[in-house]
Amino acid sequence: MNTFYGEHSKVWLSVDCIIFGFDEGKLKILIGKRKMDPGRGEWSLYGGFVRSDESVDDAASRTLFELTGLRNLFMRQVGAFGNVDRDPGERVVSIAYYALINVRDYDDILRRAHGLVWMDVNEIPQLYSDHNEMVLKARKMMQQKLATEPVGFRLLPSLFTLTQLQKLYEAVNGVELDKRNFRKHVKEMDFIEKTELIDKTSSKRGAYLYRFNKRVYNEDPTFKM
Amino acid sequence: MNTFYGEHSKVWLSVDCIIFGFDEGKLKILIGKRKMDPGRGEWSLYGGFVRSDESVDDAASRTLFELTGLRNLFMRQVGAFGNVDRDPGERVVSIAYYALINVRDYDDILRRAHGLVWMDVNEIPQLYSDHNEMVLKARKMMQQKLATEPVGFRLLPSLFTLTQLQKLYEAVNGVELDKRNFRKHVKEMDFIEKTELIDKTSSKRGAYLYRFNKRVYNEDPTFKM
DNA sequence: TCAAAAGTGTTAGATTTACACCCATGA
DNA sequence: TCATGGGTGTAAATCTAACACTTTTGA
Repeated sequence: MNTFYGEHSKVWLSVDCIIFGFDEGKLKILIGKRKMDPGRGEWSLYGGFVRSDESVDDAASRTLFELTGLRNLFMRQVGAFGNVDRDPGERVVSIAYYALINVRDYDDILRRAHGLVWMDVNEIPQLYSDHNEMVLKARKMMQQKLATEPVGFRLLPSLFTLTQLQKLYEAVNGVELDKRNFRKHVKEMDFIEKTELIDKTSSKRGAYLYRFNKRVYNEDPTFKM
Repeated sequence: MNTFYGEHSKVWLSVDCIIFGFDEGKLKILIGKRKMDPGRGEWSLYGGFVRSDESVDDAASRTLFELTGLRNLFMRQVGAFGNVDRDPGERVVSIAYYALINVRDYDDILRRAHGLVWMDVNEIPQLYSDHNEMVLKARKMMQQKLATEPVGFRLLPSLFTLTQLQKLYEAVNGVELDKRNFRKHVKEMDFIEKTELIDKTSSKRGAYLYRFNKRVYNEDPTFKM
């Protein structure tokens, strides 16, 4: 409260992205091998620097867009990581963000162009600098978010089966759920709408496809999973 | 992933502190009128700049120590606030932290020396820049924390009555609780220990004083309020 | 003696959990 | 015809919420 700018030092600010996807019944994130020093060759999150003319949130949105070609992703700040020597080269403070994407929306060519792979969150190798810490915190926050808001749909196609939805909850929380209890629960949520469409890709009989109705949710945003 | 430092711009980094205290049955935070430009005279949180030789967390600890004379306060990061024009003077990104203190531990002389006052969280005036937003987020996070971890003791003297503890939960969550149900709940928690001491400051009959037993909690850290 | 806060149990209702079988279909 | 995943209901146990009176003591 009695300071002024001049006598203090400035730092570089970066953003790092934990991008969650759900595929093959598993929760995954995008990581790649660093292509520059410091840390060349180490597994790492995708990130970028904050520019002088953009907010930190905007820098994260831009970085996500560069990477995925997608805008308006569901994205939340994980927090600031600011150890003095977290970057071996310079003083860089990083703000981590997590985002949820439907892996089918994500162009696989673009993924490969960036040299990224989808890695099961339970099998994340050692990552560059403090990135493992970021992933851990992002997972906890995402889990918490999923338990209190219907954000799971961001990880699924717009039409999904109840089995897919259940597997998603199981993967995120690392638990097995009872099918009947889960479906009972879903029936209580008016914003999860059954369609007349049937998906036959995963069973002979076929399963009804459901969709998330945002309008219904906004009218009565009570949620309890 | 394909950037390097040089071409990017640096920013000033500050920390801002939301310091929660519990007094007169109310949840309060410390705020003061800014003593420098920009924003001179506006109500504001207490903050400081991050130095080049300290982590962001350390900067927050140091700032809290400067202000309160206390170390090892319970402190959590609220998040980074990084709008381009959030500081009217320069590009300053701020990392907000909240801390919990027992108002009796805090030297009132020191408080006045810093020109700060305890303000009821429900009566916070308009604050400088994005500080209201920080307070709001800190409150939510603190509420969530209190619901899942026994951190309320940080806001109370080491010996406290059950009525004090109940009032604390009521103030933080903005609800009234049933006395019998609350006490039933507390009895389940072995780490809240009854002493033989009696506090007579708030009733003629006197009320038993309790204490938080950290060791017992660490042995069985289950908690549900 | 009385005002004011401390302390104490029970019951109905709601929520959560556990659990097993039939259905539809394509191969 | 049979293997596979889809779909459905009930009952016991647990948890939550509502509720009122007695005790102690200093003024």
